[in-house]
Amino acid sequence: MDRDTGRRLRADAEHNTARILAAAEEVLAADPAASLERIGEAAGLTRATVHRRFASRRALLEALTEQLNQRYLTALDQSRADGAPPLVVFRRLTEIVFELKAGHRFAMELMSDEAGCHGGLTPEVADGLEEVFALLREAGEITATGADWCRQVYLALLQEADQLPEDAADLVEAGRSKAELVVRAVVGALGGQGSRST
Amino acid sequence: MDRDTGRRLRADAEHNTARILAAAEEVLAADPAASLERIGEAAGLTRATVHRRFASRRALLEALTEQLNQRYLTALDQSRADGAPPLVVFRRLTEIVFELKAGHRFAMELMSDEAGCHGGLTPEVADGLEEVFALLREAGEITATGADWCRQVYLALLQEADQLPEDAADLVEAGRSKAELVVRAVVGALGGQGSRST
DNA sequence: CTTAAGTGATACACACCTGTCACAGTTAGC
DNA sequence: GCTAACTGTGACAGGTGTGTATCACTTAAG
Repeated sequence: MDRDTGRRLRADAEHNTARILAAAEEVLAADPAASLERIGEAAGLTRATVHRRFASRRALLEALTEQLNQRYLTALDQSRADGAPPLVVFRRLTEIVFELKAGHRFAMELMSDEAGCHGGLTPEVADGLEEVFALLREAGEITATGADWCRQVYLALLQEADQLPEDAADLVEAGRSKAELVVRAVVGALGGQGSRST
Repeated sequence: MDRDTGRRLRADAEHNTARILAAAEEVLAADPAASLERIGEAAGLTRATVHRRFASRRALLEALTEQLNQRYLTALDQSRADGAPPLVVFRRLTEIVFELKAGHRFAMELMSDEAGCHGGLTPEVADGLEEVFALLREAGEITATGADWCRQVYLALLQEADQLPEDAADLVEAGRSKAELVVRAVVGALGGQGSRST
């Protein structure tokens, strides 16, 4: 994750790398083409320092996606900890993802041309998501079979809900959280596959 | 739409502006930060010519969004021509949008900070979309009330379906078109608002 | 306290994109 | 065919982001 992988970092330095990653997360979410200058500024540091921690812009993005993938992995583990019903697992997962406010896609799409076209997600994360969808499928909550379609729909609706203002009609009306809104929308989107015949 | 608004253009020149817009549509869909050089190259023209037709990059993007909004408007008119059932109207609209393969969002999001935060869409287009959703709502097909949420979900799923490979499981399995997939997914996503209680 | 590590400030080279211009060659339109 | 319009080529200036390096200063860690 850091430029000098061999030696150990001083405490403040390691703290700053975290600040840079956090700042990059926030700034790049608003503007994916933001300069390292602006990222450093948001982190309260200089551009030079950003370059000391991350050799190149590319390296920073890689570290960022790695961090996000790690968060997704732990979120998957936490939500599947006990043998809860699939829909509960799915709701938990969504809540956790919203809590870590990852600005979800931004960086992933930046690196999407990198790895195996899973939308920037590590294969492990993609597989973990697919397992959750498989649970929902077995429980009869959804009927869509394509792993790619399920994943993309989920990520897309996560992003849209995230950008939704807090006072949106669909939220205040029923007093629901964004996570619940996303859960219902995703289940609905992936669930009505064979019901009607229009 | 063109640099010199006062005089009429020669036939080939006008033809080239269309090529530039088409090329921009395609190239910017793949890379929103693509240079005018690459856009011109994709159009079989030089960067200088691009600048002759469009005074600045900004002007090109504005013309592009204007063109897309115009297409959306005509698509809305066509789909609502006769008094067809709401679900049929919605399906028609989606099919038309897919046919003109607009690479839907790309440019809209680029200009989204411009106008009134409707995701790059003209107020007229946003209103037209909302009318379609109102029809679906009255017919009991959907229950979501937020215009923003409905629109964003629709646009997001349009984009995801567009990027879906032709041989995706959810498509070949039932022999359905992408348009039908989107229609069902959107109706499902916006329709299950008050049914269950997790 | 002392040392090594980290940072800020500054400067530099490099590359890319934008916008404009001038000039020569080509093409549409009458 | 003639003329005006259009394009290609090449060049230029200005701006911005990247990556590197140096020096003085501050701070964590032993």
